[in-house]
Amino acid sequence: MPENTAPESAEPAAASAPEPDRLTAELIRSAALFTRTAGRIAGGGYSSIAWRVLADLDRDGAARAAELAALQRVAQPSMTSLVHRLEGEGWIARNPDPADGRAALAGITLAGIRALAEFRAAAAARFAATLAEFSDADRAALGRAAELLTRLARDSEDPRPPR
Amino acid sequence: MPENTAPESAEPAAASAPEPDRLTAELIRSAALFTRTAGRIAGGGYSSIAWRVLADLDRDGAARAAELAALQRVAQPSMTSLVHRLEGEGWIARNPDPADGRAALAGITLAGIRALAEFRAAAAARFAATLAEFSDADRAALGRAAELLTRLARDSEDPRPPR
DNA sequence: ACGAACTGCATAGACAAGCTATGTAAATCG
DNA sequence: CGATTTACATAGCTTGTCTATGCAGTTCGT
Repeated sequence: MPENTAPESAEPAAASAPEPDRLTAELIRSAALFTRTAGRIAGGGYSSIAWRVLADLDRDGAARAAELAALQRVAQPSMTSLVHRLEGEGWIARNPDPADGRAALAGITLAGIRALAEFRAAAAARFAATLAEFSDADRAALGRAAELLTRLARDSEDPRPPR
Repeated sequence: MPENTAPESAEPAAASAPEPDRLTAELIRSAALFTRTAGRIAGGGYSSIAWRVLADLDRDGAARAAELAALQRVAQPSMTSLVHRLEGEGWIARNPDPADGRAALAGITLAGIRALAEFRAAAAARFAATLAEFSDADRAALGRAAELLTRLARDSEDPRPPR
């Protein structure tokens, strides 16, 4: 049953953008539920933030702890402890920053790349069946939404004061 | 700078659906980051699951604890403790199910409705500025994505065995 | 060039929220 | 009417987060 009518439909009802407040509420609700579901994938007990950090390091190269903390919207000590755990797993390696003796650069290791790939495969397997039922337009909407959600998260001001 | 080209563009590059595995990875990444960001909204110390439960009760009426647990993909004891906390806040009320002496029906209270509205207003305020910069098409994509993410979460099988 | 102020990470301690395993009381079934 | 099943509660543990604070390395002003 094709439930994707052409966007040129005379009726802008459900397919058009809802009012912003309701849209925000629905986004929070659906994103949180989806995140919870995804978090229950195998993953060896690690929560999603570990995979996000590994993905960032894989995509953008080595980074410093404070930088990762800001990117992931967690406090610096939280990231410190996560970085240590990941180092303990052998998934990242920390080297002193040659340009700054205080800092350490965390980079993903081969084992980390492998672990990330396994997690992604498990996640893909988990959702593949449902995803395959969606139309191309729906999958495109999801892809676009992924970009937009990232921008919403990154662009919105963190209400907490610097101190 | 309009970054939404017509879908009929000759180049299906970024606007079309990415391959499913990569799409899944990006969805998890962006949804988790967005959820984290949203979770840091005022909210009086409650994490997003509390608001999801209140939203469900507000939308669908009273429900039993096990039902809420299944909907939110948490274990039954986790929901029991959440329900107790919410009851302590005065946001939900529990009444014995007249049809089943073991069960209790949790329903949202007026105070709960008010608290939910406040949270939603805070969330909307947090993201309103960025959301306003998006095109209508992008907002529509987000609205559609919210539905699809919910379906992805609800339809995918929980890999954990019943016991 | 040297002490003050700043910066980046680490540590300590508290707490929230999840899970598994198990218990208790009500309902249902043979 | 006893055995099983069902629905919620309790116990104990683990993880992940936070704030507050400490320490070593860097930067800057005079």
